[in-house]
Amino acid sequence: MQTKPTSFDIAQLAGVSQPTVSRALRGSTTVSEPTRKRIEAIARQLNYTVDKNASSLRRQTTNTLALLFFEDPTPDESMINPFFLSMLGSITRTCALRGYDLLISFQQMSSNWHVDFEDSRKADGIILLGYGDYELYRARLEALVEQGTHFVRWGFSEEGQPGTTIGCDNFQGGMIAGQHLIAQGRRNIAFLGDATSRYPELRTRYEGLCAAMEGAKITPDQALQVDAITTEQAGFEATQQLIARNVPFDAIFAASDLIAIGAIRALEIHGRSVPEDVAVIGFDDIPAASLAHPPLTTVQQDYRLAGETLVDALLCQIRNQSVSPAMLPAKLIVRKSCGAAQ
Amino acid sequence: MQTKPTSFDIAQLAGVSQPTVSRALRGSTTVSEPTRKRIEAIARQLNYTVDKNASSLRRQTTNTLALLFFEDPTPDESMINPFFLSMLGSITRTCALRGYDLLISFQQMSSNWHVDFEDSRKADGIILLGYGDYELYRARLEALVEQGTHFVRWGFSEEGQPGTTIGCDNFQGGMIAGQHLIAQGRRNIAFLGDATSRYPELRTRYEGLCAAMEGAKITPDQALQVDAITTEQAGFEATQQLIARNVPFDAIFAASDLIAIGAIRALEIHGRSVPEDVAVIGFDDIPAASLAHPPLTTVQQDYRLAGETLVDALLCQIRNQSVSPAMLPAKLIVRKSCGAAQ
DNA sequence: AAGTACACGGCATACGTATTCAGAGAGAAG
DNA sequence: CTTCTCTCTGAATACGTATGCCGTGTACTT
Repeated sequence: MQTKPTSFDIAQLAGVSQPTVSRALRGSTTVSEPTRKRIEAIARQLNYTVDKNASSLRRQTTNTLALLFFEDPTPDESMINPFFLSMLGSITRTCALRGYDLLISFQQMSSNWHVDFEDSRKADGIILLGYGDYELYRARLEALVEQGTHFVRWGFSEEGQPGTTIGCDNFQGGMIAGQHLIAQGRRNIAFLGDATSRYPELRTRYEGLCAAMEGAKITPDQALQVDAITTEQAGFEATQQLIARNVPFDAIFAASDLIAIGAIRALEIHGRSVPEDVAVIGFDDIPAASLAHPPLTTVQQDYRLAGETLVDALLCQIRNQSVSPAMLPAKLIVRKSCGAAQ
Repeated sequence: MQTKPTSFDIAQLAGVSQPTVSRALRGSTTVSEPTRKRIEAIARQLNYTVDKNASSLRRQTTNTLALLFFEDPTPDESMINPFFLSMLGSITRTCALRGYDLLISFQQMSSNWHVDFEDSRKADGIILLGYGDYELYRARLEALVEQGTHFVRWGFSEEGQPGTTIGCDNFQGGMIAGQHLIAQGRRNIAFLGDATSRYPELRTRYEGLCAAMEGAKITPDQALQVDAITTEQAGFEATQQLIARNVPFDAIFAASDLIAIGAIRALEIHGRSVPEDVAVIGFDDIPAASLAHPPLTTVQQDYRLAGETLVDALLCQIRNQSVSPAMLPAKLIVRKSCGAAQ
């Protein structure tokens, strides 16, 4: 086996022309049954596979999607938000089912988006994944739209926003978390997570919480909100800040599980027990949530559905079908950290 | 911007021929300085990017690597072993640094390895990642070698094994875990993990443990070894089996962190405290290890170095340079679950 | 028996780039 | 002024596949 067999080789062996081989193997109906069988047999025997480069070049389509993670720089650059990592499995799987290959790449938000997979014809479309400073990359999204690039984004969905966005219902998620805490008798609920417009998803979770509180005639207190990006370290530090403010609180709603886990660590150090002194609820339901101590009550995003929805939305777009943004439901997973009887 | 600019378009605008454009943009020295500048300017202005398909077709090389995960079927098919997930970050990053794109795909061990990326010219080489029944896929590795496919594998490294394997020094890892437990005064050390030849990596960890015990004049007891694949559930069940055997033990060395976490859960249910009654050490140092309760002492595999080594080894192979298998050192991370003073 | 329809498959070509080969022009050496 | 060398660029072509168009031969219609 020196050189890879081509459709010409098969054609010669089968006594037909190269185009016929192509037609036969792609399942065109204009090739007679016996001819096709013969060609298929020879192809199998030669271990023939279509050269994807040639095929893509000819068809101007690659059967490949690209997945782009982007994140705020983290101390360890190879760390990825576990929630997105979970989604990765689902995305890969869906791609495989739909017959697409998947290219993946990590981008620092700050770097230039050099890699434009679709532009260089390595992919038919792009999936964007990552929290991150929204303002920073809105311009880039608009550039993508202008270039006619097919892409979908996971995140916060808003009127007049460039491109198609699939996201979880952050407002509802924040609300059920809040309602649950209130039902446990908590009144002074702190929120850890960026509430500025730079992270609209986190902000929306906060708004959901506030809505729940207002529904129970509780006025949200600005002093109980601390900015934090979605890392454990940020959660730890935010909690220390919160404690230092000396405003009483009996519950924490963290904008992500990582933040929540960091918060629990800080609370422990300061001698506040979870859930007795402070009930804690996270967001995402990453694998580590159930391993935390105490096991973390959290708002679950359905990453399987999410991955599937993203891929399918992108495929629709590639086929020039219209796609509407989708909002997936969030679901409360009750464990021990919120103090509810289970 | 309707249609993607080609090197012909640029040639026309620059008043040169297409080959000159190609030469200029690829940095050939045979293009005069002013001509090159002019071409580069026009290319930038037109937002030109090389068509990777055409380029790959012409050059017969793709500048792309493929990453293949394969695993034993798990209940949730989109779950991935966290250790490999950590490695993913490092692999992606290294690929990016080396100027390669990365294709990724998950394979059930049981399925046919349909996707042969290199065969279909979508990748220049393949990285194989996953524990799994070694016997099952040895034949496939041999097929890959025979086809002349470039690939590297993470795992157990053995004489006369098909292909290049990079792995961690499992024997040493098992040994330092054993020595540490013995130094804590533990004598009856159980091992959770498959010790058959189907999972040579896990087996080697066990052999390391045995060597440590024998070094301390302790005879390993077969009754204290229970087979388990690397999932939490398997660890949980294996521990229940172990307890049911009614043979006293004061330490567990688990072949992976997931197994260890499952074991801790089982021990807790049976009223044995960790580390007082039973010291536990895991393997891998997955992110969840430090979050476990108590935080898990474990043998760390350096996933950053691992990913880098894998990619570089593969690139060497692609360039037809000789590559020798490598064995990376393992390192003990002491946390609370082993009962050592920290 | 002649004409029509259709099934099958070949010919030519396009996709966009990279490389080999050869040739043009300029300058230098004689 | 000729010849040689060297630098730069263009013409031609290959990479392997997919598809539009057209020709051939068979079956079927009337």
